[in-house]
Amino acid sequence: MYIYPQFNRIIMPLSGLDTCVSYLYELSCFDLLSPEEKELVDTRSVQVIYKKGEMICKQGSFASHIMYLEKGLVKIYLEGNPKDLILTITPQKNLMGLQSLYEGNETFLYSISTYTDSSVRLIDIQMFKQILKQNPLFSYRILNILNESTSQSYGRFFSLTQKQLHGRLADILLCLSRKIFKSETFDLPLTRSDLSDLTSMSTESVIRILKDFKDDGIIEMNNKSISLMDIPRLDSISAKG
Amino acid sequence: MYIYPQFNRIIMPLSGLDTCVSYLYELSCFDLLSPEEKELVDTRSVQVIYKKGEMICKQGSFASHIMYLEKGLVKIYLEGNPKDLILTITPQKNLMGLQSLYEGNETFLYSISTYTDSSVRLIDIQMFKQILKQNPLFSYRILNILNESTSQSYGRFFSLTQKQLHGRLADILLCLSRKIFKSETFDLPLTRSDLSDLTSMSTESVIRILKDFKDDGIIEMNNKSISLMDIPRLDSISAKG
DNA sequence: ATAAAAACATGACGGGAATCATATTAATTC
DNA sequence: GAATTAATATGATTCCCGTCATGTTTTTAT
Repeated sequence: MYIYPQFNRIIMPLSGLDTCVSYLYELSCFDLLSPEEKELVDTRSVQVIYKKGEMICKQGSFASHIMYLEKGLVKIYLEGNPKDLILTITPQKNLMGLQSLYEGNETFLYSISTYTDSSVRLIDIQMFKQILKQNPLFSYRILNILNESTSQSYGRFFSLTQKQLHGRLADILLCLSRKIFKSETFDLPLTRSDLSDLTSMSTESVIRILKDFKDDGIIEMNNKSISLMDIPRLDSISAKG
Repeated sequence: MYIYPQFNRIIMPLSGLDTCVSYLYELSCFDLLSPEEKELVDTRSVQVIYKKGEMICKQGSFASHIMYLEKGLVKIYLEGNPKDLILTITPQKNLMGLQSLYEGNETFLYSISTYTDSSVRLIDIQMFKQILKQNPLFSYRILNILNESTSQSYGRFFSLTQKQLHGRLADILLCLSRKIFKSETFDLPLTRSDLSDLTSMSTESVIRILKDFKDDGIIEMNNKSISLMDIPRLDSISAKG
């Protein structure tokens, strides 16, 4: 007999989710390919170098390839008027454009632009689909990667819709520190305006709140350099919203 | 030589995305199973009936099964304090819980509750994973379903973060009409408070804006019954935000 | 059928955050 | 290195929208 599992333990809000803009794990997938399939990917892909600020793919255009970010830092975003909505920031060693793997509508769901000089491998999407259809373990891994990405989106979705400005900015600072730069001190390759896109607030609000944090001794800030001085406090601000 | 495709056509904001809470297609997947696999799904699944308002799965609890909504209408949502964030509304003939197919973290990313009496088939997740790993076409189909769901999420994400109240409510009304009830007149199984969860606004605002729409002749409203009288106008309100 | 509880409705008020205006500083460009 | 542009910063103002208070209607329960 089947028992529906309903555990009476306390579930914290958003358990299993975080509010970060980026991924925790760098799930690899190419190691699951056969030698022939690897060869295929090599011959049906090409490396392209993008300079800082360039667009890698344009929302709504035909998705003829999957992208693998070999090096660099990019933003994946929905274009809006007047403001874009940044879905994720992606550091190197990540696949991009997987959400365009959709029969019947092969367009990019989002645009991607570089924050820094980047190197991208463009992989033919038809060939990629072919491998998916013949290699179930590879396909399963891609499904895992997609689900991790979705999990991140949900967390961010929650942050942007349910929290107010201080909470949202705290989320981004914590994420940049933990996931992107892996240090409590880092040099921002982003402008205040980029941060405002990331947090769905005005540039002026970003500046004001960063000043609040600085005045309260939560962060230190010299131009582009940021140090998180009181991470527990930031976590608390993030949790309270 | 590889030419990076950069078409100089005008891309409308959010091309390829819509802002709906639900799915356009009812992608089937079980037809891709072999007779033995179908048999396996039958023996390793169970049908459960839920009454209106009951919870089908709880965010953060162990995901021991994938769910297939045979009949009914449910909401899939992130639990928050004080307000939940509804990710999608799902009508019958849809798989739910696919986002929990993630090695190493088998918990539900979200909670699911019913709006109406519903019938759900609970499918053992280990068996489901096994089939994914051995049947690449099935696996590819699931990947398609996940990507359609993600595409929906993005549109909704955009709506809730970039639009203001009137635009958000227009989005929901259009979606209910087009995707859920497939009619310009329908009886809402949702309360104003449900609508406020769906649009991330206060219940009072929902009531006020519905009244605005009624006063402007955009909708007609008698208690639970709603008729969309001027859909072009609603589309325009949705587009302007 | 009557009581109790939800759901619906409306107005007043206040606050969070965007917008606008205007400096000031830093980064590019020629 | 001067000039131009972009980025950062700050204050004043406006307004969208949530909260609170209160009342009415509908639904549910006994």
